[in-house]
Amino acid sequence: MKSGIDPENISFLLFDISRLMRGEFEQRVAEAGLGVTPAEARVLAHVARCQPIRQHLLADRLGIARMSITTFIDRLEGAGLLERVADPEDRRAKFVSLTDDAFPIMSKLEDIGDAVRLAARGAIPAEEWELFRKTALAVRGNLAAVRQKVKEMAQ
Amino acid sequence: MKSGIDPENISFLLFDISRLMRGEFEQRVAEAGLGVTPAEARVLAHVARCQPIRQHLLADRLGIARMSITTFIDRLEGAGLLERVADPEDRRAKFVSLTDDAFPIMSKLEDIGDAVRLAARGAIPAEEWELFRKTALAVRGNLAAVRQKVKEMAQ
DNA sequence: AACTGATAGTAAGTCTATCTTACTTATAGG
DNA sequence: CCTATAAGTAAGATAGACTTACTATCAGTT
Repeated sequence: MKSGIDPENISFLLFDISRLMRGEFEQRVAEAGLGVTPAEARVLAHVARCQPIRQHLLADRLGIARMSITTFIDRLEGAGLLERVADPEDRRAKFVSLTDDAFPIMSKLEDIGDAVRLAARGAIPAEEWELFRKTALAVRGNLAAVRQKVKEMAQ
Repeated sequence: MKSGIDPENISFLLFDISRLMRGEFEQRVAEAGLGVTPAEARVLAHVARCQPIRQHLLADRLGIARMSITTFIDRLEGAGLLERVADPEDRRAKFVSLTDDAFPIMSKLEDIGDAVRLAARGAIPAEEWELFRKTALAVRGNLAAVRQKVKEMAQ
């Protein structure tokens, strides 16, 4: 009986939560007729914060590979929510920013995101919820640091 | 400026953590030469708990669709870690259980999982960590309940 | 016994979110 | 001016799901 990986350990739990949240979000987005996935919304949210921003900096911020950001931007540009503008000072580089069409959609996405988080929170008291978020932030920091270390070793 | 989806909100945070944990796990598993993904490990962990178990009950337990469990079991059976046994009392049904070969691999997977969780935890104190897990459990319960409600409505 | 409806599992095909490897073009520093 | 590095992309792969439609079987009702 000692081969017991705990099927309710924190890794699986967080994996489940992420999947369930994503499912909820996607379903509501589909019902509302907006064609944006959670990961795309995440990209939009970061662009909204830092625009205009170069693609590779955006990728770093999101913690994904450059090629992955290219794909996201392709889709979002195709949907008319983002635009690429050449950087006049470096002809290799491009700036990414939101189009005017993005704003109303983002506002609806925000509402949906709020609703999903409300459902996730349920009856959890404010204090515990805030601590949950704070711990999650620390955990992400820990994992990002580990990955960074491995990357540096590789060089 | 009011189109601000918070790019550090709890949804995105949990999404990031899940992705980073998965990446860490996969890399270590690859280095160790075991060919098992985190989601497959999750299936194995549940089978270890409830074996022998019918496929659709396993799917319910994992919170995934029946077709998805079929695919996982196909792969794990192909790798020699699981086996399907016909249920003599219901010729439609099959029981799933671990093979003997699965146990040594699961023990290595357990070690890797522990190491990843240790990295994720970093210097977070035991009390806070335990509360984090407890809250995560409640959150998953909330989200599962919402989904269950929607499913019942659909009938 | 025969009909009808539900259930267990699967085949086929689709989708998102990633990755890696290899390439093009451009810049920047000796 | 050469070389190393950087920004972005093309191509292809992978995991982890989903849906819809099908087959085989079971169980309850005429």
